Amino acid sequence: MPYDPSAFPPFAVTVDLVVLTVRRHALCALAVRRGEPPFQGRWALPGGFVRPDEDLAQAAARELGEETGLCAHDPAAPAQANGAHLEQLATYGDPKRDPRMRVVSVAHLALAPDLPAPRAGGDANSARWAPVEELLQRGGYGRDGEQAAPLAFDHAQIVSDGVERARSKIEYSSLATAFCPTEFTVGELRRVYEAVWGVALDPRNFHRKVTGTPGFLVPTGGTTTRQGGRPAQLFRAGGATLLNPPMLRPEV
Amino acid sequence: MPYDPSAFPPFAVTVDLVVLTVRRHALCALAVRRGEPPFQGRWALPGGFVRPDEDLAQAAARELGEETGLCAHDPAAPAQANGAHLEQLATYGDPKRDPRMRVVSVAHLALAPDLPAPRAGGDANSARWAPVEELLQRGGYGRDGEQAAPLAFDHAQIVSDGVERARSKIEYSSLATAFCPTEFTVGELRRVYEAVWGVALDPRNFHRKVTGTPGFLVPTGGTTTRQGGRPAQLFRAGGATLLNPPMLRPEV
DNA sequence: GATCATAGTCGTCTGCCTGACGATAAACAC
DNA sequence: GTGTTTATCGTCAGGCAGACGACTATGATC
Repeated sequence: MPYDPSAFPPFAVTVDLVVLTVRRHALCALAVRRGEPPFQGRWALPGGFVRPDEDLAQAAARELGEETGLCAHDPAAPAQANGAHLEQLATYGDPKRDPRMRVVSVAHLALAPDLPAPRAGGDANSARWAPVEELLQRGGYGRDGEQAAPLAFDHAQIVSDGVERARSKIEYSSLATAFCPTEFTVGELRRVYEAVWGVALDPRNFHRKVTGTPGFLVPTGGTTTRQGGRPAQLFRAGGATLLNPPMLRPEV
Repeated sequence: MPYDPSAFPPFAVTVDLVVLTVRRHALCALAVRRGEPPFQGRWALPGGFVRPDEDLAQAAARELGEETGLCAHDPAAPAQANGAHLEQLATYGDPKRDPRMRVVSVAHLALAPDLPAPRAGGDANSARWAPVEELLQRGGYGRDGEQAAPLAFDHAQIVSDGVERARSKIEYSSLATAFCPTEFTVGELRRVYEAVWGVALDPRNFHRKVTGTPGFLVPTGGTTTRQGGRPAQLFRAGGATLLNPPMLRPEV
């Protein structure tokens, strides 16, 4: 195995982002419209080249900020001031995934609360939150009746992997709180789980479970009545990152 | 975000391998001695450049074959004929991780049964199975009394991530069987778990658990007495890849 | 050959967690 | 007030895991 750095094959390295949020009870991903070939006019994941002096995580955080205005918070820092969770997802390097040249893309997964409206260069028509169902389904129709063409490149696969990662990770970590604003109710957290997993959960058992898991939730003392009905306690995310025992999603 | 493929920054892309096995009740990783600067003479992970027409998984499988003679089996194929489990681990791209140039390394994790003896270009002194404890510990001593210098590059971090992935993945998947030969006993499987997790498990509860989990183990009908004591039933890995319920490792 | 050591396998018991679901509480709409 | 909605507390039965006793089948040792 000769290791000759002067004769390395030429690669381009990019980061692509699967930015997930929960809107109107549905798990949505950020999609941007491609302005140039290949796949011109098609929806794709936000992303771009890694700069020569940039770490992969830095590049992903920069792209996230450019596309959404969110700032990724360090996983070590529990504070979550309008910051999204950001983690590396996987790397995609099929030689033919980009018809122009050899591009290796390091995909990242971001989980964000609902608040931000998409913006990409100020052009509202070139970025949108698309329900992941719609992005992954065999040619469904978009919200505007617009035919949903498949995502560009191998981005459908990347979205699929990102969604599966998110679905599995909220089982054994407290990451579901990344979809919630700083303060939230148990009901709002439950609706996050329901949207991400696509199932209905028993509100009573869910309440018992999350309030009984040490370090998951910290009551702030306040209450709210955002959803109608009896006012609910407000909570913040606790310090725990790993849930023990985990929140297993119902089978079948 | 302009996307100009003709002006991409120059990157080299490599694959590095964390090849894990269980030898003498210890979790070991394959290490090779570097023959050239930087880090000449230091231990490192096996790996090499991704070739221009190669997928990342192909490159990893090729390197695995070159270093160990193992052939990675497709995850879809349940047969495991002297093949190791191979999966992508994570990608490391710190601008300064290689002093010579910008190298992005897509690390892969391989889990193999004990059988193979290390070989790297026929030089027995340039490859070895090192207990991961030794590779990660604060400068311990190797088996020969040789001072264990830290691994080259960021390979200690990669090994650490790979070990953690393996530890966590045998909890909820049947991957522990990848450390075993085609036919194995419940006791051998238990010793795998004990070595990977570094804990002692109750033989009776372990037996009940693994034989009771549907799809995990398939009895072959044979028995063996490899370990002394009463002969044990032989099993093969069952078709299930995800264990339900999982084998949670004891806390603390 | 009797005894011992070693490993494997089957049971039992208890506590904890979960899913199913009844009941109560506190808001809003009419 | 009545009905609706959401939140929260309680109860109960079943399942699973940890602790551990008991028995089995081999090789080693006396």
